[in-house]
Amino acid sequence: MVLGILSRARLIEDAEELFQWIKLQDWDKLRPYNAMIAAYYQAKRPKDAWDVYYQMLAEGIDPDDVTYDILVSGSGKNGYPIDRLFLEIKSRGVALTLRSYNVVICAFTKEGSIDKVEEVIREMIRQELRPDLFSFNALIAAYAMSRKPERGLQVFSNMKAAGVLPDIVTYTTLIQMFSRSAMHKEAIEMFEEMVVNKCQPDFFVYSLLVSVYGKAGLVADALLIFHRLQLEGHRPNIVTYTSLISAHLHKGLLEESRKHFSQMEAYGCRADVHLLNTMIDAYAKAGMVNDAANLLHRLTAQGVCPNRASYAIIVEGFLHAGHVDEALAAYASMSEAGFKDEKMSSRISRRSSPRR
DNA sequence: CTAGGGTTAG
Repeated sequence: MVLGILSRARLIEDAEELFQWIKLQDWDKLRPYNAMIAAYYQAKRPKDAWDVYYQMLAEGIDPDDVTYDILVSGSGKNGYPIDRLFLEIKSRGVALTLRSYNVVICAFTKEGSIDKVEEVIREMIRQELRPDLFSFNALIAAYAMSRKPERGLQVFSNMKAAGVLPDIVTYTTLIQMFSRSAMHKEAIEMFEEMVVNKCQPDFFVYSLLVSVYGKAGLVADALLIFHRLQLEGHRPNIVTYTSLISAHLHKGLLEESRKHFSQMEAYGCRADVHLLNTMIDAYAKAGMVNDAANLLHRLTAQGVCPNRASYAIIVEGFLHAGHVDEALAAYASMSEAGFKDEKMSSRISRRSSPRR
């Protein structure tokens, strides 16, 4: 238990030290090993997690279903495929619990393998395990991810028919599903259905709604939700501000978006690369490539780490405006930052030395 | 000790 507390508090070194001490004790080591594997995943150190797992096998400690749940969910969260792991678990003859199946479903959802998600659900039903709220929510998330809102909606009615009550996560996932497929009207209607069903919106839902109204072009409503979120005692964070600023940018309200950006900074909320890209993309599309480049410089100086897209937007923006020299300069900073792109480079040079 | 939801662009 203490290992878990230390790892959640991001005190991985203390957790390691405690684990070394526990290993010297004459105790049952299964739970400490499980906790240490989980701790390394929490610390985003999947290799160390696997080392502990192999150590555990070498010590003759039998992993249980929880061990494998931790390995599966940790692998999924760290972007590793879980196919082989899932097969290995089954070949080891570990009895899979409902939770184990749900962990596997979530991991497959994260990697976007909708076919595998469906297959695992069929398999769990064959094992006479009834899909529960978690299973249904994960399945809806899988359809949301693969942009199949009709299928997601079908699952929603199946779950209600199966007597599983939707919760706030179900509604959040459905609203996000519609939003991703640009079905703004349906997203808003789902929010209304959620309220009618006495599901009190929380910070996540409000944050999502700011984005939904923004994408629907309803900036006033986005702002209204933003204020409601604050009125109900939540603190807007970088995600909320990104949605709000993006809502204004979509409508060409550049001055307003700048105002919210300064307000955000005054509020002590630091910009990140998502917001940077959102803003420079809007500036570039409005033909304000210089403003975009200035913002990139300013935020980089503040410690925001631009990615490939940040530079690519600027280079493309200058190219589009016919400013080849600026495009060249921007490409130079892009490769300096370690993002080389041969195709882009040759496209710029073709423009700078036109064929006779 | 283990499972779910929010942001940009494309």
